[in-house]
Amino acid sequence: MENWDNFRIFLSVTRSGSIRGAAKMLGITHATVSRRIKFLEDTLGSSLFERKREGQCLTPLGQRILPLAKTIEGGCAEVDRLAFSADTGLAGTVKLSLSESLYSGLLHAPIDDFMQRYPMIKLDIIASDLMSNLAQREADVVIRITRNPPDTAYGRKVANSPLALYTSHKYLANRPAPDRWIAMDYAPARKPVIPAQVVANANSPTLAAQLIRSGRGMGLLPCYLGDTDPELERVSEVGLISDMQVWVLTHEDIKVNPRVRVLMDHLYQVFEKYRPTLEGLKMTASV
Amino acid sequence: MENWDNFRIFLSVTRSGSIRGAAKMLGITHATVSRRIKFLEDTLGSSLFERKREGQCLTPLGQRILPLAKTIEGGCAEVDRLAFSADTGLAGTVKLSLSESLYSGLLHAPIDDFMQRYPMIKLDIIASDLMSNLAQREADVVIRITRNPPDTAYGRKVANSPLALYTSHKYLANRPAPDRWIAMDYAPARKPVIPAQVVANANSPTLAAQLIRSGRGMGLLPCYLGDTDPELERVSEVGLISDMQVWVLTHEDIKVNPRVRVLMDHLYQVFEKYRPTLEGLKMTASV
DNA sequence: ACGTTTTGGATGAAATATGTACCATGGAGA
DNA sequence: TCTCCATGGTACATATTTCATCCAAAACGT
Repeated sequence: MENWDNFRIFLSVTRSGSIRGAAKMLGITHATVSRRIKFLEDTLGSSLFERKREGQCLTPLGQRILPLAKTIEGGCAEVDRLAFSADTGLAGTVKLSLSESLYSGLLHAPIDDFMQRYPMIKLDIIASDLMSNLAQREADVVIRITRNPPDTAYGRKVANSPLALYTSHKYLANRPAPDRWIAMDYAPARKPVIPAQVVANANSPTLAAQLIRSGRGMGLLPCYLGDTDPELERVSEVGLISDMQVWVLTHEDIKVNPRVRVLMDHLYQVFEKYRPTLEGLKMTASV
Repeated sequence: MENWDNFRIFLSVTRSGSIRGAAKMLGITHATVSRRIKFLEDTLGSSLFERKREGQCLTPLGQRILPLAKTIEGGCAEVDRLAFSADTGLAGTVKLSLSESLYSGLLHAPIDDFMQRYPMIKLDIIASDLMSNLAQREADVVIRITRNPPDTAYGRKVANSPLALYTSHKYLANRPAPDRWIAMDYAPARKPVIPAQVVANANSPTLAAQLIRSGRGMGLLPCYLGDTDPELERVSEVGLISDMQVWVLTHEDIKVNPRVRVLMDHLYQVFEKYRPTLEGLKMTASV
């Protein structure tokens, strides 16, 4: 084999479905991607993609190669993790992934605190609702709000994250009948839990919170968002609705890295302290 | 991971034990190998080798990475084989590996014949006593003379290759007592089978044949070598000694390739015809 | 102890890979 | 039908990598 690195490009093309898309993912130009794929095809002696209207389509050979390329990728990723775990210094970088809403709603201050406590650790904060891929080391530590606790990763459940019904003071001052309902469809679609007319659908909790804040209606929000927002008010007509769990996770391979260790320990302590807030037991924000 | 191709260089260094050795294996300069290894070490954040007197020595991290690099290599090799098997054209290249002695002693003519019959197939002939690595596609088809028939590869045993006792006309004309013995130590060490004094040790059958040919003594040779050499004469004092088997082999993945097919079929026929010679049943050479 | 050989590192020159244009094509939407 | 946008291919200028060397250090054989 001529150049193993071309499998990286190959995988990007299969995932993005286009040369240009792969180039964007990889941070290089489409000309390079095109040449590299052509080079790979030349050394293999057969083409791997067919240029179709709906994008780059794998040939039969390409399909047979795909799982092998993923194996190769997996090997490279594991090397990455091993090297990271072998890096025993406290100085360096850790990548933390968490949802934007959790960061702005609750964890902004504790994370600031961590950065002050460990100034030699550079914290890369990745605000992403999509779960970052721990295996590929897109993130070293993730705070995941989920219903399905993962069994492959290493870490623990740090809290429940129930929903409650919220609205704004403005809305309550002039409450219409029937109620206006702000739905969240990013989670499994939720219907109003009280008689109400759906007026909006938000695909993220922060967006839903903003809609509710502006007085457009009421809706279910995670308690950590609703309770920490001074403009929102919990509506007592419905109680807490058990929904998600909060997990702090890392990859088995890198759990021994000291930076991962201190970050996770810090997060465990943080969630110990904030668990009442997350679980909706403490109505006042403790920012 | 920055550049997956560096694992290829990494593996070469582990195998050759030195930067320069790896460079020679890879056909590039040692400066490049040095820079690539340094680059890999930089991206991983830890060193992989230690410069020791006995060469490049793997660090603990390097040792942990080694099996992963081999996994990656295995994936690349399998891609290679898949692509080769998907290459359904009769025109192209096939790599055939066989021992130098078998080629010059017996198979020179039949292989010429094959090249004439299939002029569109380019035959890469690799004369090597070391078994070429089928998995890595160092060879597509190998003729292996062995005692341990492999079970992973695809192919069949085409003949036995017994030993017999040979000497030269010259030697017989003035036969000393006790006899002079030319030993072959490339195989499991062989002692004289008749009372004789060991005068030489050859580490290859062709070398042993040359020594015997020059009248320095007598010794055991594969029949395909002894019987086809007009200057040698079989000594009837001992009969045939069962020794090796001849196998024609390819990799499971590429057995469907048409060029591999026709080459193997051709070789099967060739050995069908030459089996008496190989097995020492036909005293006159049939070159 | 000496020269010889092999090792790995450093540095201008050459070769290769990449980026930046530009182009033609083909849908999607007006 | 038209434009508009995105796609992939190609040519040339630019960056980067690799090569050919020279160098110092260490190991080996004499």
